[in-house]
Amino acid sequence: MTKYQPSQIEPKWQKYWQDQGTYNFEYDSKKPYFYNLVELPYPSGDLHVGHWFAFVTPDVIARFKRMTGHNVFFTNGYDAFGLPAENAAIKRGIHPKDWTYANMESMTKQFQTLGTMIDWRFSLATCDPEYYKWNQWIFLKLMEKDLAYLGKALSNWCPSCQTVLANENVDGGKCWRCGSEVIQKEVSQWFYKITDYADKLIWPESPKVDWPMSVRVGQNNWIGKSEGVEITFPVQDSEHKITVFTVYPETIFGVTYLVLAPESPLVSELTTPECEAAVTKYVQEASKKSELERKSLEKQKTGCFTGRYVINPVNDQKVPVWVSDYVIAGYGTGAVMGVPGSDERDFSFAEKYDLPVIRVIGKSADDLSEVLSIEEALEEGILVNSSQFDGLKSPKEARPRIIEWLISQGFAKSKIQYHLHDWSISRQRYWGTPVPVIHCPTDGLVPVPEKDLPVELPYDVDFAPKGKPPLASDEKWLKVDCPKCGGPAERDAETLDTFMDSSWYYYRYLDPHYSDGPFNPEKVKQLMPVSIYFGGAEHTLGHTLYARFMTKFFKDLGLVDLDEFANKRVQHGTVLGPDGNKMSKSKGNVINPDDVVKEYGSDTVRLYLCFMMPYEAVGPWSQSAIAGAYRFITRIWDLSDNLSDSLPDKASLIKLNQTIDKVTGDLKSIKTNTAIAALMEWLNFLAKKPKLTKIEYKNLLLLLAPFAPHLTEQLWQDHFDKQSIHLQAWPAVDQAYLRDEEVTIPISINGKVRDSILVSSQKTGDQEAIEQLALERPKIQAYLKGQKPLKVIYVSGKILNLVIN
RNA sequence: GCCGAAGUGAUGGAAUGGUAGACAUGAAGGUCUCAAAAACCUUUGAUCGCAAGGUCAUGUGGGUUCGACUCCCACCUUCGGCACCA
Repeated sequence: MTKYQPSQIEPKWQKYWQDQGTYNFEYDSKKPYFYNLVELPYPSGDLHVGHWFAFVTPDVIARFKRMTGHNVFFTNGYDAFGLPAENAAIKRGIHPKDWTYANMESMTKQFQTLGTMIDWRFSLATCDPEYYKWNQWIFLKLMEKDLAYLGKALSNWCPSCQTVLANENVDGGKCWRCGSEVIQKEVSQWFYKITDYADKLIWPESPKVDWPMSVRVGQNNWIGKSEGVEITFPVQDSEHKITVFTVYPETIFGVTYLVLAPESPLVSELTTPECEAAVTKYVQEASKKSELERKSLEKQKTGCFTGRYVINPVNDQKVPVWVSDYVIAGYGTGAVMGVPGSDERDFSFAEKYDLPVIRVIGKSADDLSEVLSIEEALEEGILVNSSQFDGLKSPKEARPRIIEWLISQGFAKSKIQYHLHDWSISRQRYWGTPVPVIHCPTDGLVPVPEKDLPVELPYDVDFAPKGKPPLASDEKWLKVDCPKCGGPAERDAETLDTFMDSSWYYYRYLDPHYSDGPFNPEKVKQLMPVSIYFGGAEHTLGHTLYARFMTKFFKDLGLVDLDEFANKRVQHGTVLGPDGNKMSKSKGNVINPDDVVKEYGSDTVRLYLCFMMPYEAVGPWSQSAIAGAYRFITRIWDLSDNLSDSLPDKASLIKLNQTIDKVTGDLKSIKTNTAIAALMEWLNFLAKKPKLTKIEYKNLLLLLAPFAPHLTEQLWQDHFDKQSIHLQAWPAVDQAYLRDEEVTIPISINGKVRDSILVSSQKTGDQEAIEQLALERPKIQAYLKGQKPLKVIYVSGKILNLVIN
């Protein structure tokens, strides 16, 4: 008997598959296509078992699909632009490009030791000019359709470094490099008008594609369509007006104050001289808080009176105007009406600043004085204190009536508001796709002509921020002739968000060197949509929404004929360190796959990763549990010494077919952990027998092949066939051998199991006979004490329940 | 705060209305060995009992049902996301 030594067989088969082209994908429509896609990883350089966890299950599914007769397309690339490369450059003086390419090379090598069927011939890196040329092309198309524009938005700004900071580089409100206090500053940047697609991006109740409910609900909430009205309040002693958005216009008579966002331009215009000092101070303080902080500090709302009043148009009441950071400038009009009688947040604000509270929704028509609690008020009630609208049911009757009236009086107009805002697409960074726009003093914004694409990223630039984007430091690159007038002009020095890169790469995969467009439409017709898109739950709101947007835009351009890019979305969890914490270098709990592979071989690592928990779960790596996976594999290996040519007996055939059935079903629903448990159970059954038949062993290897490709290839070619096991067909279930010959039927009394009987599986449908058998049992008789059961419930083949008093 | 997901033995987990704890890890005992490791065998939710057997048990509290980890209501805790990390 030879000993199982993965280090000897694994590299050998990896080379064999490579040489034979075992996993080479060919466009050939004889079999149905299956496009297996995993989110392309960022080449951070520290590939850890988490990456493997994300990729192993998709690889198992890809192999399973292949064996069940599909032509599977499975490749992988790199999301290679981004901040970490630039951080490394700033911290350690390595050029982002060199750092990124070195990481991609080492990660690809590590990936290959995993033994996946990824066809690397279709790989791509988003930092390759051949790729980002088409990023720029898409940008120009969006610009052409008025869907890309230069606007303004608040960003983290370090006053000392004179640069915009990513959220990640803001550490407790301080700049990660110099420690200065970070403020919110309005900077100009490019946007995509994703809001034009808001309605198209809303998921219908029952979509045609299979995406998790959590994603659909999450995205719909994120898009946050709400229908309401904009109400205009004239400012007292001023020409100004303040417009607020509300979905609860029926509470208009309960307005006791108005709030402006600190960033609203109206703040400085309206604040009276006596309040100016306090308001200015307040606005400054607010600029130090992030949006999330502002939304979080629910209990400690702060604000400042501007000294100004508006007139509530419905009743001519004087209403004070406040500034508070719980109002966000970017949402709605940047101003809200305060209705403390019907909104908890407004109520706590009013309480704190001693503002009046008017209840406008009461409990019943008989007693208009009795008001509802705030939570109940917006659900259902009767309008009170609302002039001619008193007594109307709220919101059903009151809302439409009040809206109609407000509009007819010219106080308001109806408005659909989205929570989603336009996609900020440009970054003041170096390592990204240059924005293909030229700023000309005479012609303004001039798109770079298509023939001049790509606008290549220059290599030698100064990354140290000094008030302008790094690219602006390369004068030679920056200065160009305007394509329109030929006069002196400058390139846009910003780069595109990396979410742009990752929003359409799966089209490019299909023919990554295609040169007549961003992707090859013929191949897209054949392979798209993606069959399963595997990826992280953290992309629910960002990446997958952007990718859907891109597909809808391509459809409008006539480039594709798809509504959604992926038929199915599966989200994976995370592998934590052995200590239960997130793996991180600083905690020293990172498991490097190279080390585990050296000790156990990659088949064991693959098997363990598939077995440890469901794909969607989050859980710790266990150094001892992986030994169990290794034990399982060596037991399979050792069994090969004891094979017989005889035929399996009936009980063995039943177990064999039940296992095929279970593993097949589990793989169809992507439950690798229970599929492996079924294989282990079968192995425990087989190990008890003196001899193992070849038929059983053959099927065992086939079922195990997706999980442990190297081991099964070795054993297959040693014992059965010189053609690769990965080119074999998946075992079929023989329905004749699925049911056990005898089944145990539990007997319960009042729902508690007290006994059980063994029945031939033919007879499970015969309730009378089973009931008879059950009543004959002495244990059951003891419970019945001679009485007849009040009621008998029999679930065929499952349980017999007797109800007694 | 808002949105989403999850809470089951010592541990990872299984069971989506029908015998809770499959499978694995760990632990305890045993076989083999001069010894150890490996391997193999047995036991392993708690509790009462000599045993037969009983009682309790799936985050907490209620409810629906002949029967609830599973469905409904309320609450608690943990995790993920919240727009410049990818």
